[in-house]
Amino acid sequence: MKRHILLYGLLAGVLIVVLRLIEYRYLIATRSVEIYGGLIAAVFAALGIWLGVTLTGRPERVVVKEVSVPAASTFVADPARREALGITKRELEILELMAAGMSNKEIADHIFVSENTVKTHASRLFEKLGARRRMQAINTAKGSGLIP
Amino acid sequence: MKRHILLYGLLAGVLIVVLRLIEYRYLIATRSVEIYGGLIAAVFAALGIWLGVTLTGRPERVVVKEVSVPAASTFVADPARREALGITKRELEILELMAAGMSNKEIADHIFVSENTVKTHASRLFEKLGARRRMQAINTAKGSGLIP
DNA sequence: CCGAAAATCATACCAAAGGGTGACTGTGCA
DNA sequence: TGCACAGTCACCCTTTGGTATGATTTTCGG
Repeated sequence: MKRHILLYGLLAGVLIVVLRLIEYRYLIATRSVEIYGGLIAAVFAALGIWLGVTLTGRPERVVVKEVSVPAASTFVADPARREALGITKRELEILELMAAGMSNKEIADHIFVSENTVKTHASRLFEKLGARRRMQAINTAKGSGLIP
Repeated sequence: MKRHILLYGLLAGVLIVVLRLIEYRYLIATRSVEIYGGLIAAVFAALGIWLGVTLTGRPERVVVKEVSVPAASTFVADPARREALGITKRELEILELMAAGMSNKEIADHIFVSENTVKTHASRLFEKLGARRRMQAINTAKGSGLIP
């Protein structure tokens, strides 16, 4: 961007010089040397800049730096994916605890509800995920990016 | 590198012009306009090039391209890790099928053994992995790099 | 404020998982 | 040859998981 600004500025300068040359054409006879010199200076400065920019301008070097980006650490739960499957926040919570290897009873104690409630959530979860077992539910949930 | 060669070449040209100017100093009186013009041209061309090079010369841009290096695809089952835990090949086989979300019955049908056999393997597996449930076994196995 | 969705809980039932024990058969190694 | 070990299988029992149904309360948007 900087380059463009510079070039446009210089073009404007050249234009002004040209305009002044035309406007004060009658001065050529009396002050031809100054005008001639200025014109040459402007033209060659522009030429020099053009040369400097085009001939020495290096192509952008793209250094591909392979960075191992662990998918787990960059994981962010996005509600869109969750709601696309019609899974509620609470159900997702239970899903995560199930994925952590907790039993229904442990989950129940962890979130302060009864085991029956956990079972109900789990059942709905399996239905929505098309799974018939814990493991399948967790696998498909991972495949859908629902959990890390 | 190209830029340096160009600069040196132009400097040499300017030097030649200056030398010629000094050498043929006596011509100033008669051909002052041409010499003056040439000098201005050379100086401003050099100035332009310098401007073009220094002001618009882009620094080398390092583009960090984050390439997701999937650790899962590069996973290779190494027997050392397996034997360190005293887990047999057959047990690992069952572990993998369990991780795929298969039930004991499905695993049994898959490897052509009875469900009881699968249960026995599973029990030994849980004991060796210090797990009390399928999920825990799979989680610890993943943590140990036993399975992807 | 009202109704739908979500969350909660219970009860009953059946399937699956897991623990424990014992037994039989290859395979390989001392 | 005999022993250790992996693999196989069976039986029994308990725990956990999953389904079905019904009900109550909470929450939230129109």
